[in-house]
Amino acid sequence: MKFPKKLCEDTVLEYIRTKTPLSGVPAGVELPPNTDLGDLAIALPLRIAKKLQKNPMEIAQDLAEYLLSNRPELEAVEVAKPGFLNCRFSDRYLIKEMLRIVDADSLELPQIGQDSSILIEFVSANPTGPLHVGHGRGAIYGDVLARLFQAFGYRVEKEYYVNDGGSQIERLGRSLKLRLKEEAGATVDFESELYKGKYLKKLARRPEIDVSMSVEELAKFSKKEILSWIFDSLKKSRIEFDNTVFESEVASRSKIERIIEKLAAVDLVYEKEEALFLKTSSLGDDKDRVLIRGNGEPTYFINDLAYHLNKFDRGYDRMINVWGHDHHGYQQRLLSGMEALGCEKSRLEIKLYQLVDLYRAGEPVKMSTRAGEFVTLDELLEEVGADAVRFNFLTKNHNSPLDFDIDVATSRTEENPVYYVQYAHTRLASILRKAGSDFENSVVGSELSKASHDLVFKTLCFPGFLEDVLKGREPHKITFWLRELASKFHTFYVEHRVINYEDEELTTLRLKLVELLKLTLKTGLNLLDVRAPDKM
RNA sequence: GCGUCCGUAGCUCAGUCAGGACAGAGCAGCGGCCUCCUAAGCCGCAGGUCGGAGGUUCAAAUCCUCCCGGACGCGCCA
Repeated sequence: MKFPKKLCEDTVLEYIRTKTPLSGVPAGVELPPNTDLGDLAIALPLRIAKKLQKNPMEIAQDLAEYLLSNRPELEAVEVAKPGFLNCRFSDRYLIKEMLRIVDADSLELPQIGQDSSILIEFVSANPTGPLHVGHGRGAIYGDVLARLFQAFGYRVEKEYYVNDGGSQIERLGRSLKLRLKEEAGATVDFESELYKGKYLKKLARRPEIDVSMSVEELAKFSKKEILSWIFDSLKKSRIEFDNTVFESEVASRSKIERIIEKLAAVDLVYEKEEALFLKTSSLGDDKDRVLIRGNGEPTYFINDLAYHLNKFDRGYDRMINVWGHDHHGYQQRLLSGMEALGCEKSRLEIKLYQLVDLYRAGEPVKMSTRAGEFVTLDELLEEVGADAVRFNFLTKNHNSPLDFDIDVATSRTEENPVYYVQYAHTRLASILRKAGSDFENSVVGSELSKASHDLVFKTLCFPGFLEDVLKGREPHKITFWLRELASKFHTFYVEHRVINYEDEELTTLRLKLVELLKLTLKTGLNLLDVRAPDKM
């Protein structure tokens, strides 16, 4: 099935191809500023008038006639100054599509990803402390992105990369040891590099460990415990992973050596001041980067190269990394490194999300894992609930910093936009419950009111809209779209009574619309993994 | 200093990638609406030099240049 906008675009492109000498011109089909003008607007004549040396109004007139005779789904195409076209679809077409979708009980998203596999790596927070709200934002973004790809037929794997190498784990062990000493009555002094969070105090009281254990043993213990906290928090956010990959396994000594050999073979490494460098500056990075430190220890960077080489070797068509914006300076380094290893770097895509600035009663809360002063994702989930957290983290573009005032989020839960959309779904369910199976008239030749026409048209555009959302990796647009549809429905609900035993044909038609709207809201909420309740 | 992102209504933000018809929501404010499918809702009013200045264009919030403000990054940390 083709969506309304796609139908129009195809015909406009056909017109360009057959009736003009131009090529490579986008169709310019868009939504009009308001629905009184029509269902779709076309600005093409204004864009090509100069190239064709013609009056835009003349082109518009010609294109309008072409559209009307080649697109039977269109009922009217009007020309407007200074050269716009406004298209209106016929009620017959909209009703036919509506009935088809309602009968199938599915929006039938095109399975454009059927032959592609995709790996989405996200969260990947270090196992040195519980997840905070900032992690939550990346988690929801990655998860919904994965769900979107799945809905379009892609084979998707969700992956968590555990940075359990390097000095941070050793510091974690030392931090826990200090807390144990403290428990035993000693006065302790924390270096600035150590983790001072209260979660380690909690851990220090666990019976399995005691102060005599080595830093290494304590590190292993706390890493395992904290990781299970993290996966618990994610589960409460309705997020589960297909793969968990450990840095300690994927970046073993032998694998590191193999990477160095590979890079040396293409003459991209050199030694300087006892350290081994990669010539990333010749591949687009600002400067060369250290692979092996002067003390012989591998850097995080070379371990990451090993991990990503492992990813590439697994043969996915596309790999997406979701990172916090504080890593943006690291992007080029990784991409240059992968290029040095001969990987096709266009298969790897890095999406950054801006961090969350937390406020409490208008006052900024400084978050730092080491200082241990932060609000955990668990606390937020506890106070606000998974539906509201998931929905709200997607009400802003991932490129924009998110200001999150805890007091606002917790004290005004009724005003949360997620309830607005859920309530629309509830009202729809309530109407269907009430109507039962009393109305079974034929509606094929019916006419739609303006409000119904607009509602059907908008929902028919949803699959195409989702495809755009997927291509742009911008799942936050779904929450805006759902809010818009809910708003249009709430208005419709107040102005039109659906169930009316005096006019069964009209009632049947409106019930079909109700079914269509309910299915659409449910599909959208499912993509976000937010509940679509029948009762509230 | 260099780099990335952000700057749109009192507040939080869509819209910027693919330039088009009077710049849109939500919240907060003010005023209305429940004998009727859930008022967690609806309707109306008010609120804007789209950070600033130039430029390109028939047309700029959108593209280009410069400037101002904010966040983040620029380790042999991860």
